Amino acid sequence: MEQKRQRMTHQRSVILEEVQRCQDHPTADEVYERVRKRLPRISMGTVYRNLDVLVSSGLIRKLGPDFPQMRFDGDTRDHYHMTCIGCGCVEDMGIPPQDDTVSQLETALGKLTKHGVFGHRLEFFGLCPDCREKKGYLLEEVQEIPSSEEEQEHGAEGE
Amino acid sequence: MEQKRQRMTHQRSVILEEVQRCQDHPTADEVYERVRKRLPRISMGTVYRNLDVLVSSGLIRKLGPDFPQMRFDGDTRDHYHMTCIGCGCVEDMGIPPQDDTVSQLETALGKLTKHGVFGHRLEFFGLCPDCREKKGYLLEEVQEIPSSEEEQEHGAEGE
DNA sequence: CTGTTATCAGGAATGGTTACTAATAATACA
DNA sequence: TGTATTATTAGTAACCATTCCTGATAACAG
Repeated sequence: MEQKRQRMTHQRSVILEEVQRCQDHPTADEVYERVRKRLPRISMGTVYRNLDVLVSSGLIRKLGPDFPQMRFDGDTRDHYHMTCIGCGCVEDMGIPPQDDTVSQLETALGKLTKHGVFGHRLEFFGLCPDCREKKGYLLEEVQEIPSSEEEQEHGAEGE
Repeated sequence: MEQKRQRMTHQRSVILEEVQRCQDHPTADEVYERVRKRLPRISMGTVYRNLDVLVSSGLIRKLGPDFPQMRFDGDTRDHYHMTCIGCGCVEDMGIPPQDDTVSQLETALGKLTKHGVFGHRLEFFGLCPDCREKKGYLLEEVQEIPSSEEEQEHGAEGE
């Protein structure tokens, strides 16, 4: 099994640049839109393929899908994210990672169970400044977070 | 506001029973398979709809998709999960939640940033006993997973 | 019982992501 | 430099989890 040598194509480098450039955490779709301004003929498949390649070479990161779409991050340094349950955007939290607390927990888990634990993911949920302002938002409903939009006929009127 | 009165249909209660019964964390698909043994004519749409209903009434929980499919949990008590990067299964970690550490962090984030933070999700990644045994597994491949915090040392070639 | 209507089965539609293919272009090296 | 090799591309079709739509069914209130 020899690994195939990667080529740095124009498309690939443009995709990388665009992901690294943006402050937000774009979906593949958004990357496509940005890249398309520079390479109008690029195809969605190319974007997906290259995002994967870039992720596995460690040049960008992949953020798990809390809202249905996958998101990517050009900043590969460890940092916390918060997903806004209002609009689904993902923002960086401006405080350095205090991995020690969770890492201790991780280690504890590794010892206490028969599983091999060697990684974790910690994400926060809340409201971005925008959503927070726009509406007081029903803080009641918030508890449901786990990863889906409860925008149903649940209860949007006055209580 | 008034919510529409829910009916406890046969299908719904069977679905609930099956989710509560199983120790693992079934995907909608798996729930469908189980339920189908008792209700051969049930449809996938019904399963999805009812899982959603049960989630929003708090009778079961929804686990975010780390592997592409959504998973559900009949045990609504707080507890940790580990997703196996080998086979994608999700298992409970047998240690009680020590939320205080992370909650402190959550509070800190709420104060330090202009975001409203009121929830978090902490998941672990590793290998289930099965996968651990079957193969030493190529620990290299670990980096392919969503985005863990540890294990990110190695750089270039993926595959 | 009976009427209202939430829920159902079945199937079609959606939307994000992957897979396939012939054509193209990035590298190795002659 | 030119040429061969082959990773990568654009375009498009397929995929698959999930959601939506419809007329029919059945839960529950009265």
